[in-house]
Amino acid sequence: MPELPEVETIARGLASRVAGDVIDSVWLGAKPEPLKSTAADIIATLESKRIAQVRRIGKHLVFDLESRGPASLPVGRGSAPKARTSAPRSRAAQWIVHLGMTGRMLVCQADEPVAKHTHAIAHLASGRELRFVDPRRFGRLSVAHGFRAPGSEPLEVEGECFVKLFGGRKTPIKSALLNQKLLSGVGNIYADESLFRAAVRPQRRAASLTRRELRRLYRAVQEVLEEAIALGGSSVSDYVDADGEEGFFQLQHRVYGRAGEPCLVCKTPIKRRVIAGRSSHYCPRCQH
DNA sequence: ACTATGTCCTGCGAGC
DNA sequence: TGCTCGCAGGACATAG
Repeated sequence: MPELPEVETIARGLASRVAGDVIDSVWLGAKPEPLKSTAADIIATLESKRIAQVRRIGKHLVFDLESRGPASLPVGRGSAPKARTSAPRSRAAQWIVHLGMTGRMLVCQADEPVAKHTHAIAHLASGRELRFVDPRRFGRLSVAHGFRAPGSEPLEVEGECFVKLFGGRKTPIKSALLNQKLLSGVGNIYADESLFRAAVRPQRRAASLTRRELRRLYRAVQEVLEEAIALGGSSVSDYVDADGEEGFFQLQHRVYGRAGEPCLVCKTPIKRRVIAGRSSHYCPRCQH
């Protein structure tokens, strides 16, 4: 379901609501569990940890965890850890959540009924619960230290770096935009919207884009993502953020989901065709 | 190494 | 009303 702007919105909502709270215990649903780490690893890593912060990396939600209370500070005598003197302090544990297509992370009161397809519940010291709900089971839970997205952050990457990422690739530019190892965070909606703003057809081979076109695409991606974040993401079907609020960027979509409707610029009907197994929308007149 | 394709799931709306 | 079909915002494994 969510791409970068939706995950950013959800992360901010979660941060404002559960940062500072403590995970008392964790329940994981029956198999097949949507886990990348082992269940034991997740439970051991989460339990009794304070949620220091919630943020977004790529399309992932990241809960930065910290051990609770001063009791966990190392005591500087006795058998001090030897060796590894140059090694940095072990990085703090993190809970990593990928929402897949239909995943949600809800903040609920403990007495609220548990929704169908709830696969994990973190019981919080405040009496509330973080519930992971995901009908299609494409979402994944894991734990990590120093998590990094496989590709560059679209809103942070330098223009020249962006150009290098896509230059020379034979795959359609649409596929390249969706490749998380290149850019992390762009999904189907924002790929289509960015390509429209850059006036580039999605089926074009990435290598065929001129430097000028790549720079235009770079700007378009950043503008589209920034605007979408400002509007709380796109609510298509039933997406809502952590507070149950819908986003409004779907009202700004110029091509996504508008097959057959007139282009907002030139009135030519928007085309839909499948590229890399994903529906793609573009204006055959405005995009070259 | 890069690229194209199939597959994992459930739910929804369209059409009959 | 109820059935089938196609489609869905993602990411991987696999094969070429």
